[in-house]
Amino acid sequence: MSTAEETTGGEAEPWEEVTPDAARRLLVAAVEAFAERGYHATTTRDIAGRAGMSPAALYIHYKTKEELLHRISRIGHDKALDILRTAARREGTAKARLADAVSSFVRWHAGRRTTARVVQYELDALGPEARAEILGLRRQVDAEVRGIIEDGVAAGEFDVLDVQGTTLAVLSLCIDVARWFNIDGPRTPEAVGDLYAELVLRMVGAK
Amino acid sequence: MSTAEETTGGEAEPWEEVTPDAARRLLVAAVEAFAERGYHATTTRDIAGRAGMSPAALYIHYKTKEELLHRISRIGHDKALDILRTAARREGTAKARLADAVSSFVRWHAGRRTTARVVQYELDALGPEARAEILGLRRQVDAEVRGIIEDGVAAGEFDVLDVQGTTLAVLSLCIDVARWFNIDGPRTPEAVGDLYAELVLRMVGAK
DNA sequence: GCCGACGGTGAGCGACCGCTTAGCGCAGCA
DNA sequence: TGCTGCGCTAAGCGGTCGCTCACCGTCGGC
Repeated sequence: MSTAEETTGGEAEPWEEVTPDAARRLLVAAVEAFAERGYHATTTRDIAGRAGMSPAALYIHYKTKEELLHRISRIGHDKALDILRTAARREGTAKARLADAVSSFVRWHAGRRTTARVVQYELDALGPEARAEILGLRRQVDAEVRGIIEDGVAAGEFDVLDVQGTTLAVLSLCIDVARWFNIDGPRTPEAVGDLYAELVLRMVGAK
Repeated sequence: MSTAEETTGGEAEPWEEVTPDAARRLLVAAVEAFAERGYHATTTRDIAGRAGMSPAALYIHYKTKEELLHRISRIGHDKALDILRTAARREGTAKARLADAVSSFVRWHAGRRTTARVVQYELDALGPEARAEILGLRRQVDAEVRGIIEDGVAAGEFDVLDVQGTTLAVLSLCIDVARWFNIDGPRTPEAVGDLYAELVLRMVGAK
């Protein structure tokens, strides 16, 4: 899967779009805290403390604790969708595009595990309207992967029984990396990305 | 994958081992609440209310809220391990045993989604000694699946690049069903079990 | 050199948390 | 009938939560 190395999976230092600096520090602190303990187990005092501020400082930049989660989730989903779109819209066979999409998506979930954890597992903590917005982004994520698989089936490259079910399984496999991946463990994000690309190509019966 | 229908995936009404009746009602209420909102977002008042009791009644049967989670997690892991062991120790080819293990394991995660959610996603809410106990059970779960895959490789039935990595991916795929499966959606637990068994056989290159 | 704007702090409000305790109603038994 | 044990409740304790508010230091513009 060496072609997959060309899309980075999001290694560039993120959150640069969050300004001013104090707001970004609070957001990064919130990502770490939410990923470690979960949204509901994290206190606003903990977030502010990690950012080197008093508890009240949080409310100068964010209206509520939930707005922090919403902003994190929105930016994270945008990034994940961007990674998939970049891979899906490249030139090449469906096989190459699917391998590229899976390996870069997995590299992001492993390499930026703290962010991915919050993005993928704390959706239920959002209110109804914020959750609805995020679910719209998730449908777009699903559509990108399904599109590549449909292309492969139409081109005779893939042999798939159930396109939607397989799409769901492929995404599920990639997303769950954020749950089990351990940055101190024996596997690098790149190695997991390559292995998963190979496994997914087998799942779709790539020729 | 019709042979997989023979192991049930845990359809029998569970929690029958929890007595007396009031303790079981509290535990079932806790499973529902933890699955819906997460452990930290669930209050002891909510659990007791769902069981039709006053908040204080909980502490007659359980020392703490965490003991409830521990008991749920322990019983759930025992059940999941039992399902895998039953499939792994049947007669037959590695291919048949792996298909059986995956389909019954997935049926349990889909059909008993509320329990599976708590079991698989609330591990971090346990204290150190309880978590260590549960992690021991998880290593046994991993060993059962890895055992079947190793048998298949040794018998020349499977073509696997990375046995441990593939084991991790197979388990990850099955476990994540508890996150996305919707009991009101278009798929039955049986259908997902059959699809996933087929996908996993492809992942291991079953002949 | 004074001034308003703004990012930040210390103290604390009301609510709600996990959990405890004193006591109540009732079934079983002499 | 009186006593005892037990499952359960009403009330509430100490603590922490998300969040607010009055105030402060700094810094560019005049």
